[in-house]
Amino acid sequence: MTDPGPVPYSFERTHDAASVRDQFGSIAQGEESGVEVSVAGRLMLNRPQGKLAFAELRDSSGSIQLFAGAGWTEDFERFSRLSLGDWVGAGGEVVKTRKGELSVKVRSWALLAEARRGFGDKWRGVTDIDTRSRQRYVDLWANPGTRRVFLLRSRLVSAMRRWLEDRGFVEVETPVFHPIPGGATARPFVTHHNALDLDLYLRIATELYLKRLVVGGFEKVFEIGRTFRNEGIGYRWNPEFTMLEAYQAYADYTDMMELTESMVSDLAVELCGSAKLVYRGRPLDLTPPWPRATMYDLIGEHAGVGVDVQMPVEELAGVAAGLEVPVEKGWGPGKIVLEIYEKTTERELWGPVFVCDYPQEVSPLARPHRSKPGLVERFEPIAAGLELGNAFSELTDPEIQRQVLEAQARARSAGDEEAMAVDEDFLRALEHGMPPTGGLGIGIDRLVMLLADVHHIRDVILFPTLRPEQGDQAQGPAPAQGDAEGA
RNA sequence: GGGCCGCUAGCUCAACUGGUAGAGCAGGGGACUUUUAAUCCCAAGGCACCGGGUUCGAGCCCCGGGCGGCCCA
Repeated sequence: MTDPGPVPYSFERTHDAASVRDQFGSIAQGEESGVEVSVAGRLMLNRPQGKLAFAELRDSSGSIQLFAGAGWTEDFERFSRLSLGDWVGAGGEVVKTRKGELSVKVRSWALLAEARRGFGDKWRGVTDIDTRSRQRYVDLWANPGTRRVFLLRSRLVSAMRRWLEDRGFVEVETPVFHPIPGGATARPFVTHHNALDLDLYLRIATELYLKRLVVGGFEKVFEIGRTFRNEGIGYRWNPEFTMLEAYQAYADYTDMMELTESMVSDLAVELCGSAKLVYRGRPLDLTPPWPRATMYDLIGEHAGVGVDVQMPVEELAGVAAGLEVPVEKGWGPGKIVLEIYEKTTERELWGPVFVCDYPQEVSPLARPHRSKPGLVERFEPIAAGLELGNAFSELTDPEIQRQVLEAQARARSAGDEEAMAVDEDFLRALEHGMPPTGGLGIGIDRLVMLLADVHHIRDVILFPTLRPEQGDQAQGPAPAQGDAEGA
């Protein structure tokens, strides 16, 4: 391309593509509106044709055609040489061409930015999933569906906030750096604060801080925030993800089920127009109430075996072996049952369904079930086979909580990196008195997948975690002196 | 971690049983006063992911490594 010359510092536009269509869409073929507008955006097509040129200009609202001609467009020669991807501002009268395409008949125009790299195949765009994830700025232009997904995500978070606020929930922000990782069983990321000379963990959950706030008198509280887990990457997992956690005083887990099903279905109606969705070509009806089933009944139904948390470990291990579910030494009955559930039953579920009543052993922060010994009042909502979240009647008794956490800490020092540690300040908070409380966590990324009918989590995260490209210079800052290699 | 598949021009993809690299689009030059993936003509474009090996000869076969995808534990 020839020297584009200096680019203006600003451009004043009067209309975006959508408002031009709204205002002038009804004029007749070949008609001239007599109204001048100015528009700006990226050229997605340019068809120079001798003394005329037709270009498609796209902005965040949509597309509009630019109609240029040697007789009325300044610097027409240069206009007809504009490339796909160039940013252009143009002013002129709104007309509809003889072929019926609403257009801005370009009188004056300015190149706002030159695209020095191509935008890929005009028809097929860029399909390589790795390129699309790494270079989202390309993906967003080349694949219109991408923009729709992320707009949906934005609206979802906004609508969820409004939904909760309308019901009296207060949004808060709690620390991302945790001196003691807690609130979930997961491996944390570790970092270091130099001035305090202190190792800190990126949060794996917001739970323990939000519960402190319930103790402090926030009766309905929530946080929507980034959470970090140092685990594998897959179609449902990204190392950093966004989670809603909500806590409601005086409520139990059945209240949280009602909250979950009404919130999710209301959001589906607001964002998708219906609670009856299709995911992977399969219908999914989110209309409340959602069925509720215990984990044990579901295992009986899908694995064809009767299990019970009261059964002796050896017997459960035998059942697991019969189902080819590997069991590790040291697992208690609860862990074995959970493993059987995850390996044989979870994947069979479509939902929506609330899977209820988990073993106490694998639920260190949930309150013991009011009538079923060995179990806790906990559920996971499953929809389209995706585990959307986790919720319970919260354990509020400081003595029981201390015993459970100390058992966790023993497992942790025995090498279980996912086990919890004892958080003395959290226990101190409980000792000040925590009312009965229902708690809920919902994975926002998975909810977006569900509503957008997207099947991989990296496609609902703008910049998912990826291995850096080879020769990538953006590998982070050089280590402080004396660090890294050598030594 | 295991299995399978892929990596060829800026993008999307080809090439018989191993014979020395091809198209569309984009980009460059030219024609064209109503295009809609415009059309037509011309020219250009490649360290085939990297490194070894087999062979007269490797995009293709073998080994190692890298990155990615899908499936499984």
